[in-house]
Amino acid sequence: MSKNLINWLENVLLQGIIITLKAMTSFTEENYLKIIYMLTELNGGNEVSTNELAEHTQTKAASVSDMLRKLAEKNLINYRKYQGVTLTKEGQYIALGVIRKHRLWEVFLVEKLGFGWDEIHDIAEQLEHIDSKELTEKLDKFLGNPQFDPHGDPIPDAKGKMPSMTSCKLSEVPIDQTVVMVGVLVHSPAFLQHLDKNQITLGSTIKIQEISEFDKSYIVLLNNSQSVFISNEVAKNLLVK
Amino acid sequence: MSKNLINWLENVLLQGIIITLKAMTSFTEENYLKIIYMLTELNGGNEVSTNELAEHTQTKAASVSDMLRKLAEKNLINYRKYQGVTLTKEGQYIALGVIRKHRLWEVFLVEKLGFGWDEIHDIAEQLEHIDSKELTEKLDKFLGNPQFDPHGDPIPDAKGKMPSMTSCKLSEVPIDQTVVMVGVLVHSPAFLQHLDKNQITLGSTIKIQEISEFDKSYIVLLNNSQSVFISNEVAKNLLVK
DNA sequence: ATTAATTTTTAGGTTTGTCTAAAAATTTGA
DNA sequence: TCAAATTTTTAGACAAACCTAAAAATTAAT
Repeated sequence: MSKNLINWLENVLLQGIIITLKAMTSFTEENYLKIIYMLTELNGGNEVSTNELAEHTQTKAASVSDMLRKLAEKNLINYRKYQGVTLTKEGQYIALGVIRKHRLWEVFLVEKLGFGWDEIHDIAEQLEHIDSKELTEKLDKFLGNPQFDPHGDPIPDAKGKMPSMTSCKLSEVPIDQTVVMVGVLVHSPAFLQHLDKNQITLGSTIKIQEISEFDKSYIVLLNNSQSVFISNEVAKNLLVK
Repeated sequence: MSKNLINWLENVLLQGIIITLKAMTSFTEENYLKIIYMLTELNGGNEVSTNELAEHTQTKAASVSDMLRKLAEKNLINYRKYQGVTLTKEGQYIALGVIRKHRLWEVFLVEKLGFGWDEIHDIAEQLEHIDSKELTEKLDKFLGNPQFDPHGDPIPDAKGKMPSMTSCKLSEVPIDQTVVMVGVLVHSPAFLQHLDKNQITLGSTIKIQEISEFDKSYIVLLNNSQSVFISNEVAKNLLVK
């Protein structure tokens, strides 16, 4: 009971902080927070370095340093000079809000407007910064409260909670086992178009028939009907269950 | 025939210019162009003054002057110091593109997401700057190529052509005549909510029953069923056909 | 037709987010 | 372990879009 109370209080306070912060968080800052979140995930929770951020923000390390100082002042990141950064609770909340919007818009673009999954990233990068809580929630409802986006990535709920997803790389699955394709680890148009060409989409069943000893490439049975060749590079970037 | 050729050439060239300009036209510049377009319309094609623009951009006259110099350099406006501005052909094209997106998104927000017509302006102000031709055209198709937005304002087509709309103010309609509500001249939430409260919406039929000599207020028959009172202020801002 | 009032522009500054070049800290490796 | 290589930060500048204060042009009024 008292744990519930504390939880509630924490939520209320966080909301208050977030409402204040939101108004003070620019397009650019939102982007940094989003990228820090994603790189931290990739790193397994470890600090993200300045250079890593420079790469992903398409800027120079010096610019990143400036921004990190600023985000730290606003208490959105934990920052010790030369030691990389992680998000604070507030920073994470904002980042998850941006990711939520990005992924919801991606669902809209594919499901409602008929875009291909390889065409939506740049548009969603813009839409993710539209600032209207009501819009986000109505969009979510309109789309049927989807849990995953067109690439299989989980969509956080309005409170920032991610739906759980137990999956592993196809490259980690033993031979002869049948699995379902549930996501991708790389979002480049080239990779996605490659999958399209091989008719591999979310929901496809994949049974591993053969793994080459030479180059670790695969021959798999797709949807119980056709055999296709899959390079190790592809197998490492397919998420299955 | 040769006129067609010239027309085609003009279109191709304009397209070329626009594609180049688009990339160089910022969020803020787009806003100025949109506002100049709308104020010019209101003025019946006359020049828009610096002060007028300052009001509508929520900035100071000095800032407007700066921006006008810049837009003139880019050949987006016709600008003679102290004499106000109008849009060039290229400026108009960009402005109409922004207005097109604004109005299409408004249709989306009302028709698909269930927003009220009094809640959509601020959101559409953000969405109108999303930069993707494919998105705009797919959205247009998804919405069924609407000609008018939820306030009855005409939506320009992809080439910038406005659907024609013959309408007049309710305050100009003679007594006893029956007309159809097709638009509003003011978009403030207060006005729109006032109409909601009186169940006046796009498509309502209105028959003028009585005009008060004292204050020029109206009693009208709404949808052939109920009599409602309408102030002159409201009548002056309702468009009917 | 001048002066007064108003509008518009210019001049000089600020903030945000970027840059290059150079200095400082950390990491690597002989 | 300590010098070299790498990473990160600081210093100083710049462009965009805004500001205030003051100067210039236009418009209005006696």
